[in-house]
Amino acid sequence: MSNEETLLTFFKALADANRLRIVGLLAHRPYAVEELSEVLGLRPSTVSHHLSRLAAAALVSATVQGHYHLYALDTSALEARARALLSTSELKELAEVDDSLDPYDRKVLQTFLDAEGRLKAHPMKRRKFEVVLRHALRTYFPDDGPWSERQIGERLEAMTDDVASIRRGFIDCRMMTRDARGSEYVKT
Amino acid sequence: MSNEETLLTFFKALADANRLRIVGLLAHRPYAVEELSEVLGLRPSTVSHHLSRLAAAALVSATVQGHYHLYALDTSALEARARALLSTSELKELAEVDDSLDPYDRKVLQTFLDAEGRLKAHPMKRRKFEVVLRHALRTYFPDDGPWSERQIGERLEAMTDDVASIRRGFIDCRMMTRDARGSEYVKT
DNA sequence: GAATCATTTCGACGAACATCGAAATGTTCC
DNA sequence: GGAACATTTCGATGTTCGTCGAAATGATTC
Repeated sequence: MSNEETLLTFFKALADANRLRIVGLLAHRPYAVEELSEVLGLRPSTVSHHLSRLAAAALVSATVQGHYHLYALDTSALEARARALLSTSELKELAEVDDSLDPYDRKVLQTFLDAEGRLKAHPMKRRKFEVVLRHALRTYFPDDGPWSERQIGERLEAMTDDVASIRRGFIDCRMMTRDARGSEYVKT
Repeated sequence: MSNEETLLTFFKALADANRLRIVGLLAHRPYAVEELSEVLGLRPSTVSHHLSRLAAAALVSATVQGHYHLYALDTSALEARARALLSTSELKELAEVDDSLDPYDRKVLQTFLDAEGRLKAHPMKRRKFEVVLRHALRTYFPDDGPWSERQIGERLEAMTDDVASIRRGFIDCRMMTRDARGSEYVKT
């Protein structure tokens, strides 16, 4: 079971009022199924079901003693989970960010760029257009410049035929600025 | 909202795969609803629903910025919850043990004792009978003894007419023992 | 003010699940 | 081996809830 799945079963195991009460009772001492059934006002079969869910999350464990099964709380499992929540680094792993790119940016680029990295279509939404702009700037202008309008065009031809829109976007989004004479571009 | 309820809404908020992914994404940076919708492959209305559940658990908060609402993770809320799980004392509060008596014992005594503390019926189940025995010993024999069989009977008359069954139970469950001559009883 | 855009709310549908009763499994005692 | 007991499994039922599409709300721009 993956890390994400175990965390999910953990939360699902505790996402029920009666199961929370069971955990609270087991925090005091081990209980048999019938005892819990009495205290909670639930049928033994129902309690057994709840215990099996808690056991699936490794929160409780049963020891067979004569007629009954004594269920005990595994506090170490609880502490391990709690520590995982305390570190945001653990949390970040929930979103599989395998490379350095933002998941949203990656999704957008995957939609609008083909295998060769050329623009398949022009994003209508402003936010997605900005993603494309950031990608173009990062990919084709790694140096500091400045570049002439002709150089800008030559580099952008690698990704689109409509170089003017991208170049204009650079200016509009303040990713580039022109010098006083308007003939040279630099990153801001 | 009571402590138990807040803990329940907390776990319910995280007991969903997509909501866990949302938390993972928000652990990196704030997101708008539409962005989450793209990354998760869910409808904006669905994402909004998930965010409202996370907000109800005080796990996320939104700041309105122009057209969109930026949702951010409240890590302090997460840490507070995690710390609560680390201390078993917090956990024990889940089972409302207002007095010193075990919840199961209390339930059994409530069933078999009337308002004056007299036995309404004889428990058939062995475990419940033992609860009654412990209660009788604690209540009517706080001192160390020894007591004669007559004294035992006089004390037990306060709670039942069938003193012999209780006295025999004390011996069977090894809560009392007779001396060599069999005429005096002491607690074990 | 009208139009556009992001978000939320509402109503509906389907899946997951808590709960029960009955039957099955396993264990102890005679 | 059989009777008694605690627990589990199974099938059924009602509820909760995740998901969607459509409509409503709020905010921004022209």
